[in-house]
Amino acid sequence: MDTKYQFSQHESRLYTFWEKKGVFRATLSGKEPFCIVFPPPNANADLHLGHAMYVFEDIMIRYKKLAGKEAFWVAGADHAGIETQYVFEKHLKKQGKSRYDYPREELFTMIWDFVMQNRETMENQLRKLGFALDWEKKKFTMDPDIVTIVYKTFKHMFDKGLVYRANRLVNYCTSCGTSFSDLEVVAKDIQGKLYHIAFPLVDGGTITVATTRPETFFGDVAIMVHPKDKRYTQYVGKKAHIPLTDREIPIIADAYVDMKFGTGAVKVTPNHDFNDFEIAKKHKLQYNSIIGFDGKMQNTHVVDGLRVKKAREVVLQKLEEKGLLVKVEDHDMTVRTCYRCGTVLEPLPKKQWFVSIKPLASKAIALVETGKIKIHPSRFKKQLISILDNFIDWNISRQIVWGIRIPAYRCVNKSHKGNENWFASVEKPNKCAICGTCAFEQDEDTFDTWFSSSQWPFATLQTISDTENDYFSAFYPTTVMETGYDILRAWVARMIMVGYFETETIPFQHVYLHGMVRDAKGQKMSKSKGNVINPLDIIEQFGADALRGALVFGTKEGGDVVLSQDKIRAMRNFANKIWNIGRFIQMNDDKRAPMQHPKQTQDILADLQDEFTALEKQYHRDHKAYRVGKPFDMLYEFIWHRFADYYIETLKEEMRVGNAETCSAMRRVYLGCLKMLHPYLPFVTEAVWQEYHGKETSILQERFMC
RNA sequence: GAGCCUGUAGCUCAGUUGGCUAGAGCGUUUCGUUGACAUCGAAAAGGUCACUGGUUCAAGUCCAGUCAGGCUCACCA
Repeated sequence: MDTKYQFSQHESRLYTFWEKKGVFRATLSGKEPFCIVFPPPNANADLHLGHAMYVFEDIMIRYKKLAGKEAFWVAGADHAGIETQYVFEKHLKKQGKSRYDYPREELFTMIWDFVMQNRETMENQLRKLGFALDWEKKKFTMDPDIVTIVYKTFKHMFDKGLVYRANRLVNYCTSCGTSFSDLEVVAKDIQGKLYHIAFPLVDGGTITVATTRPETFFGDVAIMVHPKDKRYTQYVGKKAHIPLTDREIPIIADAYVDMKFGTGAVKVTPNHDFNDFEIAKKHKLQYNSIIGFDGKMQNTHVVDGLRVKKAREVVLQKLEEKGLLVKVEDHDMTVRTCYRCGTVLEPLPKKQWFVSIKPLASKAIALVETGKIKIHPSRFKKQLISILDNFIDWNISRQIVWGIRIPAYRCVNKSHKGNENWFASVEKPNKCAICGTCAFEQDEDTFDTWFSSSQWPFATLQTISDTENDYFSAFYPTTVMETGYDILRAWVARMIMVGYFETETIPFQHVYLHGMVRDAKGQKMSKSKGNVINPLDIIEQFGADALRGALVFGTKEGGDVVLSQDKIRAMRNFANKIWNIGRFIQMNDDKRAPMQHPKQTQDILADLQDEFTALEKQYHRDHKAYRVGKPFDMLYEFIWHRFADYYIETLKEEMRVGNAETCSAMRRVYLGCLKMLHPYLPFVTEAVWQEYHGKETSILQERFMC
């Protein structure tokens, strides 16, 4: 054995060996199943530390394999709709092109090829982490059989009235060219302004309205005051002119208005403000949109064709000239921005598909509350319930090409009314399902990525199965869903709702959440701060085990992980220590001389055995309780500071002369430690194991003695 | 505004159901070691466990409050 553990000489060799040997392969053995569906990474980018955190899954999977269970870690990748299209459009931009330069099919094919390339890169990067994924059964969210399942789910929902089409205000990004659900909106605090604008009354005089968005008054349908506001009682029922135009709007009263804010008089712009939309509906007031999906003004006859920001400047200037701009004050406010590109989102009215959440959420809440689905750590249980409680109807339509096209078809036969001309179909229809004519067209939109993701646990297992091999029955409900706490809302909550809807059982028994990776100072990593650590660099420099160890050592379940170079180096040293302990035992083990040893030694060996047995017990107890990180800390402490620093140092002479009893006792404890350590540091443990047992053996073929 | 979390050694963090002189990594000081490992070993310094009060034979650990910081959600035009 080398004097040092040379990780670079072992890691890729061992991974290839594992794959060839099939130790990651799950079979229908009938043994007790343990299944984790891997959160499918986006197939559009390189590995980052967020992915490395899935090491907790690898630990569970490898532990269960060693515990003799049939452990199945389902590999997959996500098409990541908007994310991917956004990345791809940036590529196009570099070539001076845009998505509008290509017909739909061509653009789709281009992105498909792009994704397939990236996907392979990503998968190879995951291999570097040592993940024991069953690659032979890997799935992709746009595999045809997965798509069919997504279609079926949509149809079921459609048939049960759980998806509906509605004209609503949606969060629309005029830069990305698509709408989003409320979860993809990022609120940003800004220093804005509150403009006081005088609206001329038809009967003479003016009424002053306070607004943060002066440019939108072209779309107003009313001015609204509080019914009890004495300042304005006389105006209610009268009419005012929209400035710069001759359009007249009524002055109405509604208790929604806060008398203390601004001037107590509010303009109502239904097509461009969520609250106003509701109010206008209540008062049955309507007007055209004055902002288009391209982010430009329309229907104003004053600033048409201008972008919103420019339009505001022009409008303010014109108001100023007419003496209608009464006052401008600073005003702290929050704007909704696109999580993807940061553009301020426009609320715009659009016909979209929505999922009715209430019926789904109430079932999901029951599953969590009754403990059918257990949450680790438990503090996230409350959070999950409150998330489900407050879930609003889910907009699943996206106006992008890269995604699963919504299998909704509209009959163009004019005899159908309203929404009754829509039908859903899993197979591509050749005639209208409503009236039997051939005149229909498919919705242009694609699904929100999370719509397919929410079906991932059952969609993967169902499509992996065939008539002879029923992995679905064997492994569903899956055992654990492990992911970052940041996607509890976007993913976990939805998987429970949709999973239960479609399979009438829970998608997983346990939810295990891990934290976010932070830098040495506890700060979030971000490109702008320049503190991003690339996991591939670390693996290159210190080895995968060092990275894995650093992510697990000294962290508690669900807590954020502080990653520093020091910690990584310390873990590299630990791997080396393990190697060298093995080396020392190995080199003396050969001598094996039966001989008497002093009573003192026997006592020490007995102590060692006691300590080791206690450690083993605690180790398995922690794993049972989903305390996945802690056993590693204990092993570190035991192996280094007890086993090496104390026991080996004390018994060193006897080992050197090759006392058989001592040597075999040390060897036994050491190998036991390797097994327990293997889920955490798979490479170094396997490398040593092979030094002892031969290059064709794997520690994963061993079993715990418990 | 609502909810959640955190506050332990110079720094970053562990500390399961309350129980022996409070731990780790890195850093600091001293010493050692050239046949397991310098990616090493021995030893040391360093903490009123944010503060206050309470429960208890016993509290870093439970309860209440205060202060400080963080995260998430919802927000008045």
